[in-house]
Formats: sequence, C-alpha cells, structure tokens
Amino acid sequence: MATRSEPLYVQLATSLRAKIQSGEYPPGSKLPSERKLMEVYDASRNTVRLGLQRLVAEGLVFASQGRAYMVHRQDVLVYNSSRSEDHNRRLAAGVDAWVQDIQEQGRTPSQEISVSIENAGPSIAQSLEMEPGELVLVRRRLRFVDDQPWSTEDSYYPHELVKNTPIAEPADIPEGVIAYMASLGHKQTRYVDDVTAVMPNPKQAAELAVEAGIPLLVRTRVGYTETGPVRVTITAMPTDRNVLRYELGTGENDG
Amino acid sequence: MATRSEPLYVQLATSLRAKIQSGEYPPGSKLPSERKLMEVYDASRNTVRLGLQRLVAEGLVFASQGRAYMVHRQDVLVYNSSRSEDHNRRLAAGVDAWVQDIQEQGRTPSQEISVSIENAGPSIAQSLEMEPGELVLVRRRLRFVDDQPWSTEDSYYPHELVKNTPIAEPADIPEGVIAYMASLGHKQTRYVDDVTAVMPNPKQAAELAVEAGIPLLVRTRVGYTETGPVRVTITAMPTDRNVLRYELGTGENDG
DNA sequence: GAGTGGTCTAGACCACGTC
DNA sequence: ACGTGGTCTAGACCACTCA
Repeated sequence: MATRSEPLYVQLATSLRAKIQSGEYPPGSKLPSERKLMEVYDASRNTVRLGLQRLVAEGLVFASQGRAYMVHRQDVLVYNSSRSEDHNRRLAAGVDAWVQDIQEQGRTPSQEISVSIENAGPSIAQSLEMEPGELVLVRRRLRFVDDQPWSTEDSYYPHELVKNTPIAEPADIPEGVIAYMASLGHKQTRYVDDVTAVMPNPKQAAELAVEAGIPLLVRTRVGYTETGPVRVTITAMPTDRNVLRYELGTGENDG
Repeated sequence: MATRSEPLYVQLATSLRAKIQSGEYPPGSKLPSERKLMEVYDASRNTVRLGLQRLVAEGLVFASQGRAYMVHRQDVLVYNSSRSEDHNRRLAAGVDAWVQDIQEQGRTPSQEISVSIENAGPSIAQSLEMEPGELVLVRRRLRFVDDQPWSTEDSYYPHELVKNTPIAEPADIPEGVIAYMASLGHKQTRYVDDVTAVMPNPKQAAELAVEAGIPLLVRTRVGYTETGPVRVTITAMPTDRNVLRYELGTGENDG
C-alpha cells in the first residue's frame, strides 16, 4: 500500500482519527495527554505533537494551554443567502434578514456596529466602479449568536451616496439599510455573490474566536441598482458554525 | 501591544509574511532556506519550521521535499453556480454547464467519470428522503482544467430512478443528466445549495493535488422535482483555484 | 554531490487550568 | 501543587531535487 512505511506521526494521526470517528473519543471528550501518547506510540514529544497538529489542522480536535486536547463539537447554523435581501420579508419582520434567520433557529442574535470613512482599495474600487483611493463609507458589523462571536460583515458604500444619512451612523437601521437606500432612490435590483474560503489570519482568528484548522467562508456580495453598483458586502463566517444556503428555482436565469 | 513578547516563531512568521505582502518575495519566488533563516533569526531549526508552517497553514507559501519554500501563485476560475442547471443554456451548448464556464474563460476542461451502486449513508438518505441503506447510484466525476485536477463532483440518485439508463454508464451524456432525467419524467424545478468549507483529508488532498493550508469549498446541491428530491450532488473545489458565483435578482424569492 | 525540506530524538523551562 | 499544552534547543539521519 504505502511506498515504504508511513512516518510515525502520520500513523499516530491516522490511529487517533480512526478512534475519533469510531466514537471511542466522541465530540467534546478529551484525548490522552501528549506525555501519555509518547508512551503508547513510543515516540518523542515533538513527534506526538506533529501527529496531533495534523488532527488540529483538519479541524477534528483543538488544543488550548493547560487543558487536554478536545474533540471538536459541531454547532452549525444556516444562513440563507438567497433570501437575505428580500425586500418584503425584511419589511415584514422589521429586522435584518440575518437576525431573522438566527431567531428562526431558536437562538439570540446581536451585533456591534462601527462606521468609518476610508480610501477604497483596489478590489473594492473595482467592484464599485470607482477609482482606487476615492472615499468609501465602511460599515463593519461583528455578529454574535448567544453572545458568542459568529461572523463579520463589512459593507462598503460610495461616500457620496450615503454621507449625512443614518447609514453613516454606528447604529441599527430599523427598516434595514437596503430599504433605506431604496427610499433615497438607490433601489438595488440585482446581486452577485462570489463565495470562497480562506484560512483566518491572526486578526480574524482572534476576532471570531476560531480554533486552528477551521476555514472561513467568505462571501463577497455586490449590490446593483439599475445604473450600477452601490454596495459591496464582505461576510466572513467560520465554517465550524455556519452554512451558507442558496435556494434556486428554474426560470430565474433563463435570460 | 502584546501582553509580553510574542514567541520567536510567531515573530518569524510575521516578519516573513510582511516581506511577502510587500513584494520582497513575490508570488512564485523562493524563500531563504530553513538553515539560512536559523542564522538570520538566531533560532533553532524546529523554531524556524514552526514559523514557516504557520505561513503554509495560511496558504501563503508551500513546501515540497528537496526544493525551497515557494510563495503561492493564485490562478482562480469562476464557477457560476446560479446558472449551472439552466436548461435552455445547456441544450444550446450541448455540453454541461461547468464545461461551458471553463471554456468561456479560455481554458480546456476534461473529466473522468466512474459509476457505482452503493448503500445510501445517513446524510445522503436524508437529503433524498430515503431510508439509510437503500440503493443509490453514484456518479463520480474528477474534473481537470488544462490537465490539472480542479474539482470533484459526486452525484447520488435513487437507484430505482436511473437503473438501466445512460446515467448508470460511466460516460458523458451529451444533452446532460438533467435534460435526460427530464425526458424520463423527472423534471427538476428547484435546487437547494448548502455551501461550506473544510480542510481536505489525506485522500482528498492527494486526488485534487492541494497544498497544505488550502481549504476545500464544498457545495451540496439537492435537486427537486414537483414530487420530491431526485438528486444530491456534492462538489469539492480547492479555493486556490475556484470561486463559486451566484447571481440573484429581486423578486425571485418573494414568495 | 551539494543543498533542500522531512522525520525524529531527548531533553529543558514556561504559561495556564484545574484541583 | 500538579498536570496540561506552548515554546525552544541542538543535535541526527533520510529523501528528494537540481545543477
């Protein structure tokens, strides 16, 4: 099977992985300590750590100082991306779509909002069809579920469009930003989402409290009115607690 | 800023990361060797490796035996998920939507198909509203772009629905599976996509030739006819070469 | 063959959690 | 106080790539 024999630390990882998947170490349980595993697998501590690290990188287990390695628990909520800008639905609820999605799953959402004015970077400028360096208003939201950090959502607007409006204030907008912009004459009629995933950088890892080995799902949404793009929203969601959902019917893309 | 001073290997990673992002080590270039970095940062080899490993885990650089660490190149293609089941478009092209997407970006797509009959696992069974253990036909596709592995796509069908049809053969279906199933009386009218990301397990990493630190984007699509689900497709795409796109218009989700 | 990363050992001390 | 993981050293030999 293997060309030679596999490295010791790979064997150790394979062995522990099998025990986790078989239920010998169920979600939430502790693994034996590194020193214990040294004896069991007759390996040095560094080798044991290499093997454990592999499981951490797969997102199977996580470690923290002073405590034993623990098997990861899954607790995933669904964020329905295809209806998240639904105008009627938002108005009926009086809250934003994410808040409603989370409440429907029996959880308590909250968010911290901060607002700043920045120079558009190259990618934001391109999406908004502006020149790099032009002013954009940035609305950053850190979202919590049951007081645990859950996702970040950063929206970029051309500054000219939203200055001196409630959008430029760091507070909730009851009817939602989309509806408010429509009342200003900027009614968004089309959205393009690009979805990818990255490993968190240190800043993101701290902000969202993600364990090592958990990727971030990144959705970049550009909102268009009849005349052009007016908003870019970048949402970052740790995949150990989020699934992004799109519901599609036939006929909508036949044009 | 930091509570104390940061660990040496973190400082090393931070320093190298900055040099990569500033362009001192551009994409495709080589990093100094581990032994060289030992001198520069006055650290042991293990410590140097810890720091480099951090950059590998972020997907910034990759390593392979006998060669220097190299800064990762990006080469990303777009897969437009919202139109991928578009009936008219598929018929016009005579090829499947993924093939058309790739060709439109000036690249050469190809795929290997294999077919098997399996017992449905719990998650597949639930999606197809079957009992676990009932027979499903599995159509696995390994997709290539310019002869490089690009993504995998595994489709699951209730065996009763497709046995003794071309779908059960490991070959291309010129008009596409969706159109063929429609001609059998199973016209899919609605799709639900769940998107998440995972770190590849060893098997996936080998099959798709992904470097360490690159997450896989995983799309699970369930296709429904008027009477119920008839197909589950799981697509796995390394995020260093794929972006998933959804185009949404207002009105489509107002129900 | 020289240089690279990959694997591995056998120690040491520190920081943190739990008791 | 004790056990846990976190950081770090100073070696060694192996496997692979490239000139």
